[in-house]
Amino acid sequence: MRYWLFKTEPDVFSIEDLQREKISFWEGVRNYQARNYLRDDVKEGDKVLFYHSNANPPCIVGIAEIVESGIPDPHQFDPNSKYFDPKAKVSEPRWYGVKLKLLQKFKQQISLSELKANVGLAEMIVVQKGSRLSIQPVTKKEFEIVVKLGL
DNA sequence: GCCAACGTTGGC
DNA sequence: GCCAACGTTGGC
Repeated sequence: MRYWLFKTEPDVFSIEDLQREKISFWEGVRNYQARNYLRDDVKEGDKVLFYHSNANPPCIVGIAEIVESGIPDPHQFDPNSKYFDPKAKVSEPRWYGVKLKLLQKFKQQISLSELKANVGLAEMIVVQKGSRLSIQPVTKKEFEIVVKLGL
């Protein structure tokens, strides 16, 4: 089982949306590195730190679990979608997503500045300068530190 | 709203 | 294959 951090803008899709929908499809990833993780490495049962970017403050707000993995993102084939990709073929999908469910919303949301201040999280990708990757691997140790802070 | 840090595109 | 131009992300 692996651990991840997923970034989302709460204005677009928040942890409250996930809570309401029960099971949500993580759509619209259009970055190849993140795509590769979603297509090849994110698996059912993996745990996810749910991160609100472009929030004030940016923070980790809870944990989720993958319930289905490696699903071609249907929006790439929909000309009316903002995620439409004219070069994507049904026989050869370019973009992938996963389905996930909420495990727990944190009692304490953990801001980016708190993550940066934690010695045990110095290697975490999200605290690195200029890290824009929206799907990030997280180590077991990092995951456990964050969960301990959040619950 | 600014802007640094990337990622992508396309001319050559 | 190089690289300038452009677009996007996302913290501040």
